[in-house]
Amino acid sequence: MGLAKTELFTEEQNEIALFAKVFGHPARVAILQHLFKLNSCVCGDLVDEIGLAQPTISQHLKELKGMGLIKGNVEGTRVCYCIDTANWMDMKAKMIPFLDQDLPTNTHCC
Amino acid sequence: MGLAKTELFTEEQNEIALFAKVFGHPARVAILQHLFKLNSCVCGDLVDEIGLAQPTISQHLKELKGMGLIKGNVEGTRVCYCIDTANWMDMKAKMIPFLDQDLPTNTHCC
DNA sequence: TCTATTTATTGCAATGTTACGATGAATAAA
DNA sequence: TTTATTCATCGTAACATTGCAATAAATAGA
Repeated sequence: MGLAKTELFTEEQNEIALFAKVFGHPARVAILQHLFKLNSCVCGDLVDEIGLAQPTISQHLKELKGMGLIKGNVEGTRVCYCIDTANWMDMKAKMIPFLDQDLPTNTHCC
Repeated sequence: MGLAKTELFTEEQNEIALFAKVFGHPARVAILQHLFKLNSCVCGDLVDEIGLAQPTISQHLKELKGMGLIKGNVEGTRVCYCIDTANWMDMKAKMIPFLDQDLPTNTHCC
């Protein structure tokens, strides 16, 4: 099949999965970390920074943008990308509670 | 290609991506939430709880187990699964700092 | 206008993922 | 021992993802 049966799950579960999916590739993690580190925008330096071809980076940026985690600003022939802080905070508000649930004190097994 | 060029990225980036990937399907999110809610183990009730076929659930459980997030215990013909609390804490220690980075106050663009 | 630069898009090959039916393996109960 | 129950594995179809070469689109500068 290759595609998830989203209708079986809650809105919350699907949303968590979608965010997690976009973090599920090291290039996208690296892009985000770079954008955080620079504290401001970057452009196609990402292609040099990370060792992937330009179309590949462009595609990863598109997915990050599609989830609203970054935004781009055209500056001449270059495009400047940065973290979308408001959306990042919304994402955190959904992801962190999932990861940070109270751990069960297992009763009988395990 | 279909597979990530992991050699381009840091250990940390690859690890974050691997954890995120396993959270990147709503069925696995649902399984984990269920295991958290019950505060103890579950078995194949997951098949009834979630609407997927038994082999599909079994496969998702295998992936969660492969990342160490859950562990299983055979009890007769049944298998009891639960959160692996120690490994879950290790996962949190890697994922939360990534999600919870200080947000840049964007300077010139965006 | 023409050229160079930068980024996005298209098309495609290789591989991964998801889902399930069929089947196997293991144990419990009759 | 036979049968039923439960879960894992295998095989496979449908689809998604990753990566890049080729190319298009947009703008800046000559």
